[in-house]
Amino acid sequence: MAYWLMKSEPDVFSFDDLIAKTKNGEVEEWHGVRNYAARNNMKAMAVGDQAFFYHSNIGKEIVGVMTIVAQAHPDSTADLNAKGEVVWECVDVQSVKPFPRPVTLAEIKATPELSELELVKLSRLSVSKVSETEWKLLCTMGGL
DNA sequence: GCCAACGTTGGC
DNA sequence: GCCAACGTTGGC
Repeated sequence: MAYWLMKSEPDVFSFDDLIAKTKNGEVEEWHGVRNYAARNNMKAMAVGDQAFFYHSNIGKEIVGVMTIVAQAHPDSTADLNAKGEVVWECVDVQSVKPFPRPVTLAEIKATPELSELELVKLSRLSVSKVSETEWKLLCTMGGL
């Protein structure tokens, strides 16, 4: 199993929105990614992988955990390229549980063990990898 | 294939 | 609102 971190602006789509949408078994398409590195990360995801939900711009904190429930598939909100090929893909996710205590970017930056976290090093990447060590530490910091 | 110009993201 | 970092585009 692999671990990931996915960003969303909470005024567009928040973790609470995800909980409301998926609590009854519905899935949420993580559509809208238009960056090759982020897309490649999604294509590398497997069903059962876990991902943090990070609120960018507003809050700037990890607010909860979600799970990948469908492998990458064509993004229905994206146009095809000039050759009619699918370029942009997305995975489907469901919420798992919120952090009892959100972990802020400031806290992450103040933690030496998290200095290599892709969220910090590649700040513009909207879908990034998290190592198992980083995952466990962040869950502890979040009160899980 | 290089690189300058421009656009976008996201933290501050 | 500003700006750094980075991606994309287009001229050569």
